[in-house]
Order: sequence, then C-alpha cells, then structure tokens
Amino acid sequence: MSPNVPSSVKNPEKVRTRRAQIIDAAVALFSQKGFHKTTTREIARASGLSNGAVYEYVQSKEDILYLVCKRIHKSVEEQLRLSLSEHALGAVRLRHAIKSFLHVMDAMKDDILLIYQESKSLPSAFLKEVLHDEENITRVFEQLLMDGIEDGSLRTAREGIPLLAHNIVVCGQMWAFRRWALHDVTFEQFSEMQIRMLMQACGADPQVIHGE
Amino acid sequence: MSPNVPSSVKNPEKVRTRRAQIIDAAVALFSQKGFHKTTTREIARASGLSNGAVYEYVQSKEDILYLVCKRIHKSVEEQLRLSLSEHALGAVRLRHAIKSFLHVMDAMKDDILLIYQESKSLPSAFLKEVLHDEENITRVFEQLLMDGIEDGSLRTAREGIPLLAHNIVVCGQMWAFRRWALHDVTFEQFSEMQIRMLMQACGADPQVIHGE
Amino acid sequence: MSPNVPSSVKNPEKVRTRRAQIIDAAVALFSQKGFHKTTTREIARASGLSNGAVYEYVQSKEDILYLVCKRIHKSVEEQLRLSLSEHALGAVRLRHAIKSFLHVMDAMKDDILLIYQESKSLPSAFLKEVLHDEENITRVFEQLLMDGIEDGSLRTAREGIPLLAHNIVVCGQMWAFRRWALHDVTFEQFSEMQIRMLMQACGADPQVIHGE
Amino acid sequence: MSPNVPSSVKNPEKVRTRRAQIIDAAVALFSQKGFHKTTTREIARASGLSNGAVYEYVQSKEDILYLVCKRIHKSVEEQLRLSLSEHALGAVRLRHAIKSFLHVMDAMKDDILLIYQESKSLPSAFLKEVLHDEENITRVFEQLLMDGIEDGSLRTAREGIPLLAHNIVVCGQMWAFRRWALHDVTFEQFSEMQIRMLMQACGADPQVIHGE
DNA sequence: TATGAATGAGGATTCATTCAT
DNA sequence: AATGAATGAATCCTCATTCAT
Repeated sequence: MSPNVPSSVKNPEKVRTRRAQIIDAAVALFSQKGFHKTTTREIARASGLSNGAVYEYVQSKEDILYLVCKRIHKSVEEQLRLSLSEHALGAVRLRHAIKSFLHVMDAMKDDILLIYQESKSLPSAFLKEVLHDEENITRVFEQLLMDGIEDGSLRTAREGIPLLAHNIVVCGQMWAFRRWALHDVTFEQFSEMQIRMLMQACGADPQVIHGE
Repeated sequence: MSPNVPSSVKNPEKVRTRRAQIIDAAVALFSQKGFHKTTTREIARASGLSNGAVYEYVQSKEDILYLVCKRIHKSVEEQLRLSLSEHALGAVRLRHAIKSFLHVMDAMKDDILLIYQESKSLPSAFLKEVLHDEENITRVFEQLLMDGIEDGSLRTAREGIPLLAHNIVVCGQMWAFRRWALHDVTFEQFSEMQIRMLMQACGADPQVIHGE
Repeated sequence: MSPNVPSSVKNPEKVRTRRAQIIDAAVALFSQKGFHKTTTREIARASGLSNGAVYEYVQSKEDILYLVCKRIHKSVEEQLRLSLSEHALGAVRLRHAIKSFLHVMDAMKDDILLIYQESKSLPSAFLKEVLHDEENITRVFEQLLMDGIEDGSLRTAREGIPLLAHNIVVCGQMWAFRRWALHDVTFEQFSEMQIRMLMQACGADPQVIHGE
Repeated sequence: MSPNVPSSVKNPEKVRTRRAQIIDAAVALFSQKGFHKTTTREIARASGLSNGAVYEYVQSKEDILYLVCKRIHKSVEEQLRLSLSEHALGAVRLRHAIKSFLHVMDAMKDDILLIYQESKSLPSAFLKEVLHDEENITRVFEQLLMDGIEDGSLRTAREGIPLLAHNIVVCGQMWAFRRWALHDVTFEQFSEMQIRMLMQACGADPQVIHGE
C-alpha cells in the first residue's frame, strides 16, 4: 500500500533506531536550510553515522525526505486522535478536536512548514502517500462533522462537509506557514477567533461556539 | 525600499523587454519543475537569450525568482484593485472584493502555487519584499473591513481585522495550493461557500452574506 | 546511422580540436591504466581542459571510450586503404595488403590492445558500431579474396572467404594482444611466416606465397 | 612459484568447498556483467556466503578473479590432456589434439572470453601466472609439433614451432572472442577449415590434413 | 550588447574492505 | 568460522557564473 523504503540492513530494531537518528537530523537540517541546500554529508554527520551508513538505511536523499514527512504526519495524527473527547454532542467534540489540533499545529509549527515547503520534492509515489496521510487527518474532522449533523448539534448541509473539514485543517496549518504575517496575534487570540469562525460556519449553537 | 535587481544594461526599455522574456520563461519552468530543478541554461534557451545575456539583465538565479514573484504579485494586486466596486456599503464592497479575489486566484493558480513552494529559496531581503507585497494585498481587505465596520454594515471587533483579512487571503490561496485535495469541489461551490463563511465571520447581514 | 556523440558546443571546428585533445589524452590513459581505473579528472587534466569543459564535448565517460575506439578504427582503415596496391593479380594485391595490415597493427599495437580489452565497456549501441567498423576492415580482405578467386590467382572455395578474411584480421590483431607470448619472435619473422601461412590457406601460387 | 591466495580459514577442505562456491558465483557474474561491474556483495549473495565470509577465503576482489582464471585454465588443460591420442604419427596426434582443443574452446566459450576481457585487471603477479598457464597449453602443441617433425610426419622448420603453436591456440580462442563476427559459420565448418589451414601450415601430408 | 565556451566547486552515491560480535 | 553493519575514500557529473571575443 504505502511505498516502502528499502534498507539493506536486516535487523529491524537497528533499522528503527538508525532511521530515527537520520530522521531527527534531517528534520532539523531541512527546517533550517531546506531540502536542497542540505547535503547528505550533513545529515550523516548530524545523525552520527558515516556517509556510507546512511545509505544502508535509505536509498536516496528523497527517501529521507519521505521518512521525515511520514514521521511528522504520524505524530500529528497520533496526537490528534489521542486528544479526541468523549462528549455526547458532536459539536462539542468537534470544537474540542479543533482546539487540540490547533495546539498540535502550534507545537509542530516547524515540521508543518517543512512539509509545506519541501514535499513537492518528493518522487510522485511518495508525494501521493504523503497527501494521503494528510487526507486521513482531514477525515477525522469529516467524521466529527458528520456526527454533529446526525445528532443535530451542527446545522449545516452534508455536501459542505469536505470543504469545512479542509477549512479546519488549513486553518491549523496556516498558523505554521503564515507565522511571518501573524506575528502580532498571540496563539490564544488566534485559537479563539478561528474556533469561533469555524464553529459558526459549521452551524453550531452559540453556546457551543463560545465554549459552553 | 524594495531591493533593486541591478542590470549591466543601461537602456531601460531593453531591460524591460528582456526581463519580460526571462520572467515568462522562468514562470513556466519554475511551475513545471520547480526552482531548483530548473537550470539557468534552460531559462536562457526558453527565453531566447544566450547564457551570458541572461546575466546582463540579472545577477543570479535568485534574482530571477524574485522578479517572478514580483510580477505575480503585481498582477494579482492590479487585478484586485481594478475590480474594486463603488457600492455604498462596505460589506457589499467587501463581498465583491472577495469574489473577485477568488477569481483572480483561480486564474493564477499555478503562479500562486509557485510562490508558495519556491519563495523560501529567496535571499532574505527579497523574501521580505515578497512578503511585503503579500501584506499589501491583505491590506486591501483590512481597509474594506474597516470601512464596513465604520459604516455599520459589518458587526465585528476592530481587533479581529488583521486575522479576518488573513483568512480571506489564505482562503483564496488555498484554492491554489490545496487543489489536489479539492478536486471534487467546483470553483463555483468553493467560491459561494467560502464567501458565505467569511462574510458571516465578518458580521455581515444575512442579505449581504447571501449576495442581496 | 552511426550513433552520434552530442556536444553542447556548437562551433564544429572547436568540437573537432577539443575532442582531439580529449581523445589523445584518453588513448594514453586508457592504454596505461585501463578504462575503469582512469578518472574523468585525469582525462581533463591530461587534455588541458577543465573538468567541466570535457563535459561540453562529451556526455559521459563512455562517450570518450567510443570516440577513442572510433578514431583508432578510422586510422587503421585509412592506413590500410591507402596502402592498397594496383597490381594486376588479386593474389599479389592480397599479399601486399596483408603485409601492410600487419605493419599497421604493429604500429598501433597499443591501440588495438585497448580496443580488445575495453570495448566491452561500451554501451551496446556504441559497441555495435565499433564492431561494425571492424567488419569494414574485414571486408577489405574479403574483396581482395574475391578478386583473386575471380582472376584465378587464388584457388579456394568462395564459401571460405569470410573465415579466411577473419583469419587475416585476427592474425594481425594477435600481434598486438599476444605480444607477451610472442616476445621471442621479431616482427619480421612473424610477418613473413604468417603471410606464408595465410597465402597458402588462400590457395595462392608458391611464387606469390613467397613474394615472387 | 604460482602465487598463493591466502585464506584465514585453516581447514583446507572447507577452503576448497567455499572457494568453489565463490568461484562458481563469480564466473557467472563476471561473464555476465564484467569484473568491474560485479560487486563483492553480489558475489557473496550468489555464492551463499555473507559479505564477511568471502573475505575469510580471499583477500581481495582481485583474488577472486585470479581464482576464476586459474580454474578455467585448469579445466581447459585437463580436458585437453585427457583427450590426447596415442596414435603412432605425430601429425595425426596433432590433428586430433587441435580438434579436441577446438571442442573444448567451444564448450568453454564464455570462460575464454572472460579471461580475454578481464585478465588485464589482475595484479601483475597474478597476471603473469595466468599467462604462464596459457603458455602451458601452448606447450602441449609445441611438443606435438616437435614429435611430428621428429617422426617426419610434419615437414616444417623447428624455428617456426612457437608461432605455429600460438596460431593453434589463438585459433581456438578466436572461436570464443570473435563469436559476434562468426555467427554465420557453424562450429563444424569452422573446425574443419581451421584444422585444414593449420595442418597445412605445419607441413602435414594431404591425407593427414584431410583426416586420413 | 551579445555570445557561448570555460570554469571548478560541489554533491549524491557506491563499494571494497574491516571489525565487533 | 560466520555475520552483517559500518566505514569513508573515491568518482562521475552538474550547473551557476564568468569572461574573452
């Protein structure tokens, strides 16, 4: 399904730890200097491996970018799913999820920006997979919207769901990739206002919009 | 103020036409293959100039990227300003402006995506200027918001203006950079729904929200 | 027909002289150290060009090997054709040609050995062409054999012509690639004995076999 | 005398079997892709050993090439010696030997070609030894020529013996390394014609030349 | 102004060999 | 005796930029 990154090293435990080193180093370097301006030598040095060793765990520089993107998305999704609440009302659960998502986006600003700026350098099979990961995140919100519509806590048309979900996701990412333009706004302000706008767009009740 | 791109050619008319050739070629190539994978030779060939001639009108590859970004923003801003209406109500003028803006974004999808993906490769002085250009676009909407609040056609807090303006701009750009995810939504649907959400967030009257 | 080696330099005169430099350097280096152990840097340095300049005239290291093989074969064929005599009898003309050919092989020992040892490193399209060049040399002898049979000065079956021609060619090349084993034999001895054997195999008259 | 290939493994039986595995794998790979394009990893995998294990039985990649050449020559020589006849006349024994030799060359085409193309990559001490092995094969024919001269069944000068023997050997190898050029000739034709030419050159009686 | 040949630093990747386990 | 992970030097090729003409 999702394209594999082959490693010539067989021991899976080793592969896991070494790749973690590589990814850690690469995330930092790609964030700082961009994918193209980062050399594989720098990645090797920064990850504590030799030039050659890197290529035991990865087949190309692009593989590294892919692993980096994968890990970032995995982390986002995990954090998001972990934070989902159990409240009875869909609208409340949605509000909660948006809030959590914005926090995750804030915590992972640099990583999100990295994906925005560098994923276009991925070979198309990899790119497809990365976009697919993103869709999975969107789908979390689509589900919550559905729930809210079903239980009556959200009053909006079903057809609008995909776009609403997208708006939520982009809204979160925007905190990362528009940082330069939002420097006067604190995260608290941003979070509060955006939640209000989004919940209103979703047709939530005023009490829910304003957080009870 | 805005950093100059020096040219060793003196005749300003020549500089203008030659740079136009270079920019035309570069826009197409950067859109297609990205900044890093496009070579200056390719730009030279595609623009009908010799390798050396390009460097008579530009000092580096990054200069070209800068000129490209500049031209795109100039075009966006021009089209946007040309389309501003004269209606008495600020809210109506805003609605109109958003609609026009979305059309411009649709027409310039590729160019907007280009700026999103490649502007990080600009030297910081250039990047600053490009971001500044973007702010100018945002400012158009800030002014309209202000007008609407002043004339009472928009009921929202003054402090929210910058973020609302940003939301409008990002909303338009999103049509370009999230194309892959929005393939099921037609531009008409997108435009209508987003305008509604944004106008609602701005505190417009229902009639205005729905276009009279 | 014969595969081209593209050059990014347009001026054909320049291409000719620069490639000559490259080929000269490469022949010497390939002969000395072999194709694989010769680096492109060495070729560049030895030919008086910069690393990059070499790649203006050639697209890969294998292109260089191809040009080298081409030039060697061209030289062999030219020398061979120049030396063809006008004697009335085909057998005499053949004898003369073999003798000349052996002299050429002696003069070009190193080059012939080079082709023998390195041509397998050519991409197949190139290899085919190089083998084709060799066939052209063989064909010279096939024609002479034919002539001799026709005018009655050679008494042998037509069907044997291809193999006889091959024997002649291999016989000459052998002087190059079996040098190590023939060190006790002078070129004069070699030449005389081989000519005798070959002419006898072709069914020449004793006088012709022994050179009148 | 003949240079040793040291092994860090002591058990000679083990060394023999493991090296056999290595050589088998290497012969196939070298024939297919050439010495330089074959990696030691490939040899390890194909021989069922680990990367490291190969180096317990061999000290370098070139050692492997040497062992490969050795084994090929050993096989050629064995087959040749086994086929030597007991006929009273030297000329007949020679004819028989040539015929057998050609058959061996036909059976071992690929291996012979391998030696021709790759032996130049041997370190000089190894190369010398490989050439020496070849001389031993030549010497078989020298002896037969001597015998024939002595018993009067061959009428040729003693001084010509070395070159005649070489001609015989090259003639056989030619069937391997000129395959591409001889594709129209069947082995039977080739064999018959070459034997005739060679026996004639050796001064055999017509009956012997034509096989009684 | 324009040309296009020349430069040369730089970078991804490979692979024979070693060595800790 | 065997494994397979690690090493790091070595190599081909690219390409932004310069400069003689």
